[in-house]
Amino acid sequence: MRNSEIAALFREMANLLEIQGGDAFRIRSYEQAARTLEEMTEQVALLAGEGKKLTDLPGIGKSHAEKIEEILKTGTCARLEELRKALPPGITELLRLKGVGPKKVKVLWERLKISTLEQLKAAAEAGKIRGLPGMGEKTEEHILKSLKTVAAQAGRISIHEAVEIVGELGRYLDLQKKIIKRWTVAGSFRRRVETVGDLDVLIEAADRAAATEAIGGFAGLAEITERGPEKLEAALKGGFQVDFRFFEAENFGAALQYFTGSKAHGIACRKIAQQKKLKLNEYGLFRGEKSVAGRNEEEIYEKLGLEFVPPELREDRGEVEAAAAGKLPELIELADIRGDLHAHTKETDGHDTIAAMAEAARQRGYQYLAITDHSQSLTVARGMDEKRLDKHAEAVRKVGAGLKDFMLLAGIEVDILKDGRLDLAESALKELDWVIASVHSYFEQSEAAMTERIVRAVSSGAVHCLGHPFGRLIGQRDPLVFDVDKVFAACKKHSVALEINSHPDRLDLPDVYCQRAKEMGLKMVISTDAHRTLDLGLIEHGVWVARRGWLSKSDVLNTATAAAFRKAIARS
DNA sequence: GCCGTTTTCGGCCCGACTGTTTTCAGTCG
Repeated sequence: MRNSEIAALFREMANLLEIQGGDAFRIRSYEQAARTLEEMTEQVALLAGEGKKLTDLPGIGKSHAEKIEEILKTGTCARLEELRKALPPGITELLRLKGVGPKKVKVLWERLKISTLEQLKAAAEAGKIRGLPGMGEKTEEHILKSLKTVAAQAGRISIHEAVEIVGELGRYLDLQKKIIKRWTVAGSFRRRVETVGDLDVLIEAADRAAATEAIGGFAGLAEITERGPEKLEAALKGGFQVDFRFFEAENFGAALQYFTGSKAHGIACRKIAQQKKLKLNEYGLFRGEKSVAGRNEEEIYEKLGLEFVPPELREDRGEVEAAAAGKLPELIELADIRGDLHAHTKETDGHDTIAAMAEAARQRGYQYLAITDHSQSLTVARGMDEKRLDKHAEAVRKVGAGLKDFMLLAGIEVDILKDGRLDLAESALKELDWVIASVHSYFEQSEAAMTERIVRAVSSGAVHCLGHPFGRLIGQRDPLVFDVDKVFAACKKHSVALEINSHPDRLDLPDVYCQRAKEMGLKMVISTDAHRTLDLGLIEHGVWVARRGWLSKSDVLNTATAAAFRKAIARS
């Protein structure tokens, strides 16, 4: 059983326990265990199989370790079944509704035997919710409204969509300069998490009433759902939620630190504050009543005895300890990227010509670009056979020869076939400057078969880079299942780099695996998989993933100058 | 239920808003 599946069971236990009114700290321990399972890069089944101590994992003690073992053996555990017996399956669905928490779910179940969203809708429409303890007409209205939002919205949006929303909102807020002195987006958006559930916008304004008015004038806004002197909750057209919070200049840094999160990072920081007899909240860092920091984030971290932690690292994955020891990595930046190593043209499924792609890369200030069209078995993309490849490579070299101070690499994205062979003759591939190997078919193979398949491909001697290693499409297709250690070790042995594919639907390698690969001494490349000139701009998404994965400039091959890069990939 | 440079017991982050109350519980971030 996979970590994510076990984690889901722990979350279910946490939710059921919460509805039953269990101890809050115990509930949190189940959630913490789920989080650990979701974020770890090793499969816990493997660790258990090797007899490793699961209690060494953060948030996993004796009791949770036993539950995990039990789940691995039987698919469930006694505690979960016991909880499920007391409450109907699926009742935790109700917790998805805004304004409906464990206490209300409990009342709904005990009084009206409501356990599904459908039943709740019927009861609310029939006016049966009002009159329940702690609930009135407003609660009923809110439930009906929230049911609509849940139905209409899948929930989280991609960071790419979020960037567009922030752009639009930001242009509007900038026009309100006289009223809104400063605004900035905190939350998961600022941490550049791959998907974003809502936006947290911090506002500095002398006249909050006027600022509220101004925000209400934003054309993209559907309605303001909550308004107080400190905060404003709004829904955009399309249902996406944006929270606005007001702060003064002397608190702004503390607010930014607090609302950037993550929750776990914030808790870790507040614990450190406690140890130093300080109190950290969204208004500042306090000794007793006296504020010792708050105007900017830098001074807060400094007073906590920590290096400044870049937002992308704030996930409580070791960054607080590293910051305390002064050992945070110097993260890669967008400006470090000197070339793109994955681009398609009209020859297969791209939209632009070789020359257009090269020119666009040059315009970005790059020193090089690899043209990497598809191979024959990807028929939907009109993939090339050896003959076409030969001609195409020649065309690429010809365009490249006409470019001054720019290196155009003739490459390919070759399919890794079902059995791990490459889709084109190795002799043909070895003529090329840059070879990416990718899985585009048979995603459902067993772990053993998939591992062997990829290991065989990267061991061929013809491959420079493993393209979008996990093959996932966020929210659409699950990642491939293979033995990460074995595949990474094979890549290391054969000097094959791992691609961080910057496409917002992929973001693959995922951040936690960047960290793992780095620890194993592997090199990464950040590429866009561009299918048109405009796509080259997606590179920033890959850089964000790399930053979230603790990568420095030196971990990423395409930060090298053209000359150094060519040397690095030269075939022996 | 977890965890330990004040601890193997007694802690466990902190504040705002809403609705239903008549002083606060529930929910959220």
